Amino acid sequence: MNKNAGVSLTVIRRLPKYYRYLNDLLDKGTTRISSQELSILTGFTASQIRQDLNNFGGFGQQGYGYNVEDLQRELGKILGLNNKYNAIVVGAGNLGQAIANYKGFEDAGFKVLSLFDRNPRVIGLKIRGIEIRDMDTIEDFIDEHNVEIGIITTPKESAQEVADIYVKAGIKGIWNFAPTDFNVPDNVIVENVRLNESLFILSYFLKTAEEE
Amino acid sequence: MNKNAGVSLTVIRRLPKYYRYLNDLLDKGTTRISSQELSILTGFTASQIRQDLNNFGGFGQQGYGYNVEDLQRELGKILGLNNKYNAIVVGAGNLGQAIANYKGFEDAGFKVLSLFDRNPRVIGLKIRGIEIRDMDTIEDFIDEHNVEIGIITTPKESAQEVADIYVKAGIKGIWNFAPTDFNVPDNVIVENVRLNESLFILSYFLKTAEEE
DNA sequence: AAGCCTATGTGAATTTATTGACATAAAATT
DNA sequence: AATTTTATGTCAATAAATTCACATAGGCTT
Repeated sequence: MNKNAGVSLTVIRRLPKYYRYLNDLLDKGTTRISSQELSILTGFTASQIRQDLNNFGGFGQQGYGYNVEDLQRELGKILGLNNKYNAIVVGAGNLGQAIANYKGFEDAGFKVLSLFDRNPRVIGLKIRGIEIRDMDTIEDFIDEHNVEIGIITTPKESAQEVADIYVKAGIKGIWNFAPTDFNVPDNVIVENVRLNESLFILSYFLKTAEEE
Repeated sequence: MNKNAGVSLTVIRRLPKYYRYLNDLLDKGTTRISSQELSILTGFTASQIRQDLNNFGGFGQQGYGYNVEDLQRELGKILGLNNKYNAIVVGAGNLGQAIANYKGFEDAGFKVLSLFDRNPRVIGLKIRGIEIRDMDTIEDFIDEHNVEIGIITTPKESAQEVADIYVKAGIKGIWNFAPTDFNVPDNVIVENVRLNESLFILSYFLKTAEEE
């Protein structure tokens, strides 16, 4: 049973921002925070923050607010950041190499074990200790190392093929940077990073600002 | 005057996906498409698609649907993809170098002219013809090369400082990869890419799937 | 050329999300 | 210890987004 079922995606997508600011507050040594103060930091309304948090339980106390440490820990649990997962990257180009090196993985409990590519010129290279391996060996690697997360940083043409390999090997979640959609069974989770779409939005607002 | 004013952000954020699929259709040589067919491709409802497009004008024809070429061109115009902008990157680490090389810039009309960093070990290096320069020279560079877009791929600690430099130099739009928020005047557009938040969402759904 | 069929554009209905308002629990003050 | 202040949790109201439903424009067929 999933106790968080029924919480809307709209709410879920705000949680990381709360978590980020709570970490900042922890670093500063702040011990308590009100929805009002969180509102100023995050830009969400105080009412919205109280409603959002209340989806997961009453973490606050009337007349006091929220304990920063408790709330940060609870949000971490809700986001599953205490769980540890092994990950691999397919597509060892610039982006793949940068992502493999990305510091943020630690915070989310992911560990990148290896990169994979078809290009013989990069196979065998090591990126800060992470080896680039031949795609031919990926299935065995996933089995042997209990890999649960697959990252895709290939061109869009290869994304479906890579996703198929991941699914067949029993991967549970895919972090996709390829600018395309692909089909996977319902039980496989896909989170997309749409760099091109983000750029288009920036372009839209630049154009709109010029017209004003 | 902005003729698109009043169109909600929710709608705007769907436009790039329409544009992506229209490009795919163009490549395949498809000449016409109905909201029904676009619905199957994009996952948005047909009604939603018609409503969204109608915010910008009646691009379709009753009994026929939408002309793929026309609609793609119109969406490109709406997104401002015909406008050309010069861009620079501050933060020449792995991510900065990968982003500087990112192919998607061409489609959005952006051109990366240079990277900037404070680390003497990377200053002077060239990434596929794009030079990494010293931060001390950034202001002059922006002036001389008519740079309008600033990209931030620094650690979060430097983001506000870089944003301040950008604003002072008259940059119009910032594409930010640093996992933090910073203050800029209202007339400067900021589009964030939240890699860490995207990972957290993936983590959340993995956890939730396990609980089911 | 007439009639049929398709699929848009749009207004209304519904659902979802956000904001407002306040009773009350608990801390802080006197 | 009593009183005041604070700020949550929650219910109600409003606003926004999505879906439904259909009249009708204009292709397409015969």
